[in-house]
Amino acid sequence: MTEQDLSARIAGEIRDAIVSGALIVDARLPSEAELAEQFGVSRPTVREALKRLAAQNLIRTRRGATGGAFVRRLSFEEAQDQQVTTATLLLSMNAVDFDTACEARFALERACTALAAARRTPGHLARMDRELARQGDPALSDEAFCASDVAFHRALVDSAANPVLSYQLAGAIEAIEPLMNMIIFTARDRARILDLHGAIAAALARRDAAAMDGALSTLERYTCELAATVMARRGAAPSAARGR
Amino acid sequence: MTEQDLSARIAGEIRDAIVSGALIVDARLPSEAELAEQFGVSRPTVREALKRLAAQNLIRTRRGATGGAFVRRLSFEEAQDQQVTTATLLLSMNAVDFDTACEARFALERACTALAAARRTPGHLARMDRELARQGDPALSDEAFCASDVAFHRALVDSAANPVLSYQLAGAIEAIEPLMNMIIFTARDRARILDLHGAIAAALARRDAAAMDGALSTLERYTCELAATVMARRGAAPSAARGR
DNA sequence: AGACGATTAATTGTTTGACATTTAACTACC
DNA sequence: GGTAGTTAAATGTCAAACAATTAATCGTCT
Repeated sequence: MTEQDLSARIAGEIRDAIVSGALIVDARLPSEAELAEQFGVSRPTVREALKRLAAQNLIRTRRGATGGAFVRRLSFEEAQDQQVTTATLLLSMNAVDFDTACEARFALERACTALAAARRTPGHLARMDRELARQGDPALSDEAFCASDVAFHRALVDSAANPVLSYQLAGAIEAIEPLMNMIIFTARDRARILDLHGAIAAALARRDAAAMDGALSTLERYTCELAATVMARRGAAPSAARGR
Repeated sequence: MTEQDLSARIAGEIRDAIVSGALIVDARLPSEAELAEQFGVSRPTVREALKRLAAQNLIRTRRGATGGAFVRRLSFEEAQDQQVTTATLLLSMNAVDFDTACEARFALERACTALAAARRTPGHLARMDRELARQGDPALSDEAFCASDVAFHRALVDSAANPVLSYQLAGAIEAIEPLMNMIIFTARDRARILDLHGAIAAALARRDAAAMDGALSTLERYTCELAATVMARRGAAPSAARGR
């Protein structure tokens, strides 16, 4: 671990300063020239370090007279985006078993049902109803159906009214959904899924967390069955196996 | 969004190629000189782009004759580390309400109980017992007690035997734990926590998911009470409020 | 013929120096 | 006093070179 290049070491030092609180949000870092002198390296090397930090959304840079690199407030939205791409790559690169991914996704989603039942607002129910209506439209393309599926489940999670939960679940739902849809694209029975979604929404409307859990579990089982069917039809190729 | 610098655009193009699968794991990217020519930019600019990707663990570079930049397999462990630092920053920079963070953490942990009860092995129970023994030692420092607390809960999550769940929960547990400990450090009653941990472990041993849920909920309530007490003692300062 | 050592080529790591671009503040003029 | 031009500071980009590392190649010696 000690053999990382200069830009990585410098980026690490600055990152530690941010994480430890020595550099607070909106604090301005020294200019590139000053950093270069402080660390005893050239400006391109400092720039590589700053780009590393920028890639992690830890700093932003502004040009001009009062420009420079500033510690950035990491927003929930950005963190979610990071989470989604990371989780997506993690699944696609590690040949994660479909059942494993599916199991995790629904287990996490069920973690929201109690809070969702207690706190859902008419707005959340409306969001879900809107997606239900879209999903019932036979003219909807497969891609759009998938997108609506994601939107439906995210509305469910958001109805728990806990931004930390929403952030965490974003990775679980968005990252696994494409994998799921790639696999069961052709075989899926929209009517069946729509039924279950309807049951979930109805249970949420009457604040019945147990019924939501049940419907989600049924949906999980159905999804896994579908995947198994598709997999069997494709031969013995094991799920998303790829690489190495 | 269109006004990003060259290195960001180039990094984005390469990242898309990786995410879309055009560049698979272990594939070698063109050399820096070739990339510079392809994109019509200078080598330093290409290098900045590559450092951005390296910061996200998307590529690794090797020097020497057969060197170059290679698409890297994102491991669960690295992804977890990323998750933990991101989640930690997210909470500290956004003044997340303690109750909100705590609620999310325990909700997610309860999502693991059913699977954990079904699949826990003697190895998991032993890990948890080891931590229980440490937590019972009055000579243990506060920092070590916190670390043991994290280890205990991670063992619980791992007993669900689902790597995707473990990955997701790592962020929730590790990121929130420091925040929690900073706040309730002085006030915490170790005997009470040890009791609850013991109840959780015992319930897991007899595969009683409902009892685990109950004990976790009790622990959640106790934690929130503690935080409220500490907060009240400190005056009306609202939780981890900081920044902006 | 085979093993071993030196050479070579390819590639990333780092430096220096320069120029372009952007932005805010300052200054001078009207 | 306001406005336009100037200036200074900072990041963005480029060019050319050298250092360091690594594997393959070539040559020599046994």
